[in-house]
Amino acid sequence: MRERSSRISPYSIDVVLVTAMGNELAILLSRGSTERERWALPWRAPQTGETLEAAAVRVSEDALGERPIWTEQIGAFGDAKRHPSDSEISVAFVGLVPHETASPSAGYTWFPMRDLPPLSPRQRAIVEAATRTIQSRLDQAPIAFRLLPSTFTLSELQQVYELLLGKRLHKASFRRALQAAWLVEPIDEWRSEGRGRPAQLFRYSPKKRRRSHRGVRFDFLYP
Amino acid sequence: MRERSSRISPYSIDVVLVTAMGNELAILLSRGSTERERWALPWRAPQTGETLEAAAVRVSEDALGERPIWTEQIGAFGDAKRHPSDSEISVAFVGLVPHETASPSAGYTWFPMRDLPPLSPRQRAIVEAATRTIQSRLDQAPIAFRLLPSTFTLSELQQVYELLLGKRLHKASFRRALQAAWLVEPIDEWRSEGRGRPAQLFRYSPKKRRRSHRGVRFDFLYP
DNA sequence: GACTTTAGTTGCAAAAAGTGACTAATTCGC
DNA sequence: GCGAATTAGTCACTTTTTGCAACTAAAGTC
Repeated sequence: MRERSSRISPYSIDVVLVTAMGNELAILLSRGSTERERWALPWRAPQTGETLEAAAVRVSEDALGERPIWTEQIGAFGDAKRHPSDSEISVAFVGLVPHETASPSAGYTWFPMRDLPPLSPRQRAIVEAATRTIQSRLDQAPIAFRLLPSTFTLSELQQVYELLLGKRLHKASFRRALQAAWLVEPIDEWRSEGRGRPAQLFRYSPKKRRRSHRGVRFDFLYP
Repeated sequence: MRERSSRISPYSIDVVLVTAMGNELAILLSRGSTERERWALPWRAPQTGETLEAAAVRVSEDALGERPIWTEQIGAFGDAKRHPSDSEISVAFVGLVPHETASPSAGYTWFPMRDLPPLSPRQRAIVEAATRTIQSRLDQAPIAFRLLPSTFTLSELQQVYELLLGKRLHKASFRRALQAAWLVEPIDEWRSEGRGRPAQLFRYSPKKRRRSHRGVRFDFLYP
C-alpha cells in the first residue's frame, strides 16, 4: 500500500475497521501515498493461497497489530469510482475492534464517523455499506458484547448498541429484551462512576436457546 | 464461458437466477464445458468499463434473454474452493426472474433448489448465500410482487412469500401486515381457480408511508 | 438534610401477533 | 338439486411485546 507494486493487482482487500471511541464510532484511515487522495481505508493486495477473510485479517493486523473481534465481508466494489490503488475492484470487509487495546501503526489514525476527511468515491461507498452491514448483523450475532471488557454495566452495553445502531433505545425495553434472551448474567460487583447509584456489573454468558417461535413478524419496510 | 479465453480473467461474475417454478424455487444452471463440472452457474468475465451490476445483468441477458426484475450483489467468493473458471474469485449476484416470461438460452436449464446437481464448492456456497440474501431483502424491498403478474390474488402473493422465505405464514397475520402497510389495492375483478370461492384480484400500489415508529424491536437471535 | 444524578424496577395501556373458528362462494359427485 | 369438498376471506379472542412514565435505590454535592 505504501509501496506500489510494479504489477497492478486485479483486486484489493479494503477493510473498514470500526471502533467505539468515547461517545461515537470511529474508523481507521491511513495517510494516502498518492497525490490525489490524502486519506484512505487500509488495504492490501491479496496473496495467493489466502482466503479473502484471511487477507482482511492480515490487513487489520498490519494496521492495528491485532485482529478484529469480528469481521464480515461487505462485498465487491467496482463501478467507475476511483480508488487509491488502481485495482479494478475492491473486496471490502468490515471489522470491529475494541478501542482500548488497539494501537494504530504509524500512518494510521482514527477518524470519527461523523467527520471523515474526503475519501475516494469508492471508499466512501464502502464506509456507508459497512455501517449497514454492522447494523444488520447486530441482532444476529453478539458482536456488541465483544466491544466491551469482559464485565460491563448494562448502561454501557446499551450505549454500545445505540452507537452501532445510530439511534436511542428505551431503557426498560432494552433490558426486557436482554432478559428474555438469557444473554447476560449479573456478577457480585458494582461500579461507582462518580455521581449516581453504582451500577451492577454483568458478564456475557448465553444460557438456553430461546425458541424464536414467530411466524409472520415482518414489517414491509418498503420505500 | 463456453469458450475459454487465453488469458484467465482475475475474477468472474457469477449469477444465481432464481424463479418461482410451480410450487418451488428453481435456479438456472448451464451445462459445463469442462470435464469435472457438469453443471455450473451462469458466469462471464467482466468487461472493462462496465459496473459489476451491469455485468451481472449482461450475464442474465445472455442466459435468459431478459433482465431480472431485481438483482443484488451477494459478495465475493474466493477461498480455496474450485470454480469452473480458473479465476481466483467470483463476484456473485442473485437475480429474481418471473418464470412465465423467461426462456433459457440453449444449454441452460432450470433446476429445483431442493434437487440441485453437484456444483463446485464455491458455487454451492454462492447458491446458499443467495437464499439468505433474498430472505433478508424480502421485508426491505417489494421484490415478491414483481415475481407475479400485475394483478394477483392474495393467496398467490402469500405463496410467493412462503416460497422465498422457506416457511409457512399464517393467513390472517399475513393479510393484517399487508393491510397495515398499504401496499396493495383491490380491483373489481375476481378469479375462479377451479373449485372454491373466487379470489379477488389485487394490484401493487403502495400508498402512504407508514411511520415505523418502533424503538427497540430487536430480538437477540444469537446462537 | 435537601437536591442532583445515575441505576434499576414496576405497573399499566396500547399495539401487535398467534390461533382457530367462523362465514362466503364456488365446483364436484351423485 | 343437494350436500360435501374446497378455497377465500374475516373475526374474535388470547398472548406477547412495546412505549411510557412513575417510582425506588444509592450514590455525590452543597
